[in-house]
Amino acid sequence: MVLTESAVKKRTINPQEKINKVILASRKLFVEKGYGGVSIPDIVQASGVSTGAIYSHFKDKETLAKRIHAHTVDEFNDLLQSRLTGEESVQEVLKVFTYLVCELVEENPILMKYMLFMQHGGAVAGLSPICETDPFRFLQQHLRRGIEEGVVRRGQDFMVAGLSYTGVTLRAAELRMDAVLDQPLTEIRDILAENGWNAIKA
Amino acid sequence: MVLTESAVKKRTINPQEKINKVILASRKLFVEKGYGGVSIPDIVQASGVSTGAIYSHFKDKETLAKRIHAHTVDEFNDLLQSRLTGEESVQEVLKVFTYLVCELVEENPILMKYMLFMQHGGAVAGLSPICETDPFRFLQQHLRRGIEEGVVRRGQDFMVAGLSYTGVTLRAAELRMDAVLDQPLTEIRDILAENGWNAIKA
DNA sequence: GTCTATAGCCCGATAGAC
DNA sequence: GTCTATCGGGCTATAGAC
Repeated sequence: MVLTESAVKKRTINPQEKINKVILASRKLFVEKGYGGVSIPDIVQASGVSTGAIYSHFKDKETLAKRIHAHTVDEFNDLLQSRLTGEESVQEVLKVFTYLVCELVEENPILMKYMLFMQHGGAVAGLSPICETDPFRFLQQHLRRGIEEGVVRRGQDFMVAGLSYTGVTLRAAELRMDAVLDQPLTEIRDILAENGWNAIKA
Repeated sequence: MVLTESAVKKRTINPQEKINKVILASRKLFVEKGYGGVSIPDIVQASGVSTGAIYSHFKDKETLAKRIHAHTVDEFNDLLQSRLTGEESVQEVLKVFTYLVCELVEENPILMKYMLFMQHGGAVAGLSPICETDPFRFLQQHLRRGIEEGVVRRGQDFMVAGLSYTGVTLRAAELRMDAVLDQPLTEIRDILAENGWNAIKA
């Protein structure tokens, strides 16, 4: 294949673009086939980036997996924070979370599948559990506030309250992505938010 | 190594015992390292059964995975059914489910991890999602009855009611098995059952 | 930085003795 | 049925030209 000079230049001056391509292509493959089921040649083919280029940016396959993990958690957290002003009630914050998850399931299922399923493949050691990352810690702090304010039922740890609320939304996401639910989650997001809130409200 | 005649005999006349050893050892490894991260030599070492014997009972690695899947779903379903008389109210059936999950998380975490996490590795195609297996269909039928009887809130599909209840319990199980919760689930099973029921009750 | 080519290793599955 | 030994293949990671 013959490349124009500018095309060559473009590829040369923008390594970040390649890194992103590799991360996105690998994430898709990891979600579809599992970490151990994806080879470097698979990633080369799916991303259009050569073996050599991949190894020049990522020490090894495991390092690549860790970068994907960090990238994905950041992406989810940025989306969540961008929808919040900081003025919401506890119930409103939780509803924003549910709405976000419902929309992502339909619009960016790879991202959501990664968030829900990848950690548990057990293939890569040392990944922090999703539920210990910023977005989930953030929700937990709001639940703690809710218990203090008395709007969330007392007698339960704020961790338990958090998992009870998010369990409803996240289980719906799981079932939708396993194609067990044929209704888009965007159509039942209010029911999910209501059920979750009923689970924990005072 | 020298084997006594009886030891040789024992191994020869009981192939089923070897099959079970392979299934249990493989399930543990699959849960810990992911399907693609486990090699046949790994299974040979963990089970004490030789390569040849494994291939004489299982066509290939994928067939082994499917047998593990069926074995595990049956095991869970048997445990659930053995705790039910058929006379329970909808709420009582759900509570039995929650109690069973909470106990299994503490007593047989490999079984529970498999139920919750393995399907989503994506490594083996053609496994029926756990939520479409007998024990979960069984719960759904009870929820349908609950809606008809008016004890479960109307305006929601029975699938949504089912996922809302089980979401609370199963998310607790996930977090406990990821070592995010340090309290045994057996100590909070009543809170989980209560939260789940509050999520869906009329 | 990026490419191709390949070294070196380990895997899944089989063959053949017992 | 069960064993050990091994084949062919595909893997991760590197080497060396550009």
